[in-house]
Amino acid sequence: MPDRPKPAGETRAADVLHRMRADIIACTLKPGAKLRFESLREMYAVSFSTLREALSRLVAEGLVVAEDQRGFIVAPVSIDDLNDLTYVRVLIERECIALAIKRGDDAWEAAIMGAFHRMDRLQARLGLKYYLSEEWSKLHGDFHFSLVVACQSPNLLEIRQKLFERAHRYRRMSSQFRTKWRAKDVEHKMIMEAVIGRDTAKSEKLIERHIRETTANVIKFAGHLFAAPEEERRGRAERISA
Amino acid sequence: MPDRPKPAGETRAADVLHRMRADIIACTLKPGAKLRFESLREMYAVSFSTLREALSRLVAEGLVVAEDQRGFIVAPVSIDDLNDLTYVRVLIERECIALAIKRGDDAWEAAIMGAFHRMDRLQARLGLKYYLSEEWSKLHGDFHFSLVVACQSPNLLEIRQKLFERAHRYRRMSSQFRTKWRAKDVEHKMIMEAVIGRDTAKSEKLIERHIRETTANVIKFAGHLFAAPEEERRGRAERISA
DNA sequence: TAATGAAGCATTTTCGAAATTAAGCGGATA
DNA sequence: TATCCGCTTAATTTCGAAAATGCTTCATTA
Repeated sequence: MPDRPKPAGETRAADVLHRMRADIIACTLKPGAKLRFESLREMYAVSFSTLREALSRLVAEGLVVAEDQRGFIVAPVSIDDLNDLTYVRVLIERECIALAIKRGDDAWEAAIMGAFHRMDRLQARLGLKYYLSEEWSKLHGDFHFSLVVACQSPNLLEIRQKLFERAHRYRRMSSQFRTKWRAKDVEHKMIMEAVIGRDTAKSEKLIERHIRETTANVIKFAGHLFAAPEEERRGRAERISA
Repeated sequence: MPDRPKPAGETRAADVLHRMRADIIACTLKPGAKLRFESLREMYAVSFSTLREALSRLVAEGLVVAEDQRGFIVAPVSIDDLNDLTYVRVLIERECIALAIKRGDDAWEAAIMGAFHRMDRLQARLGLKYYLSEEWSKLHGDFHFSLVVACQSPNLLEIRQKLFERAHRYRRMSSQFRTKWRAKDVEHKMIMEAVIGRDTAKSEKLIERHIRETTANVIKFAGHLFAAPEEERRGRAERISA
């Protein structure tokens, strides 16, 4: 079963991996941008090999795209990609939830409530702009993970996790341009109650709506960022800033 | 959309990747075996960095497992893993087929028939032991890919491809111990006809049965190879032979 | 003028040695 | 005798230079 939090003893490549992932999600490294080794080497203060290692893993996560013998670029964003991502996420997430409800025990329910509480309290403390907080994002991820962890399918969980992180980048992009904040706490609470109440059909429906509405909001608030066609995207691939 | 055949201009790491993948699938590199850099370096005649690159990618494919700062091992096999793999494959493959039927055009149908014909002809030429042929495996993969390619979901196709390759290792393991050969050609033909006939329900049912029966056969013929518990597996992790 | 090709430059890819870390071993102590 | 600590050995991880590759520019030719 894949652990969500990374083990303590971090290798240097793993550290760079985490920082780069954060930078890609935060759009410090812009979608479509060419990743030149020389620039990255200064940015993260590591060697070529270490960078290559980190980049390889990011390719696996779908956050970086490798073109053989032509280097790496930050995975582009597009409405097509977002829609496809959403489609697959709905499929996977529904299956995870249904299975988790079937297999979860009392400890699982307790963990969900704990995760929700942690997220909810921080949200209350942060006020309106909770959405921008890195820490809240983490707890939000933990909450969603807690819902599905009891499905006990390593493969399903791994696939789900990758998709979730790719989607996270889109969420983050839209959150910066947002003026009104959706009442996510209510949605989350409803999902939690449906899941703990073992109402499979309702849980699936709610999680699907949750995902789709998030996507709709991303397109609404950040759609202008990635509506660009192929040639424009290349133009935007300016050198990254250190 | 992810291309199935690799591009021509191969980097050396990509070449090693392919050879290692083939060796893992063929069990030249045994499940659970520790992958020592020194041995691999001789085996594939490349340097540390190049190996690391290839290994990283294999980790992404789930054929190799990395333990931070403790090196790499060939992904172990087990009945639990096979069952989970089967479960997820059924989910994904059904969705792919259903979607492909909805979106596929005439050219897609033609491509399926072509792929089937190529596979079928080679099978006839090879006779009873077609199952052991590397070339037939390739065409078999192409056929199954042709069925789903029209779903037009890059994410779904990528996930499917990874799972298919992991399953391929199990199929290959069982084929070496098999005495009787399933009449796969009939099954494949039925699937093809259902798909081209745009019968979604039937196609899903057939592909599910195809996958499940293959799994059942793997357990029947090769189950003894990986029923071993944790400590035994470690014992089997002998040094790879050059 | 447009097309072709060769040379130079920028960038990636590969290499093997050096540094770092984990594992195995033996001796000392409770 | 069992346990713990430090040493030795073996393996991985990191490094930056060297080789290989792709891209661009500029001269040459039809």
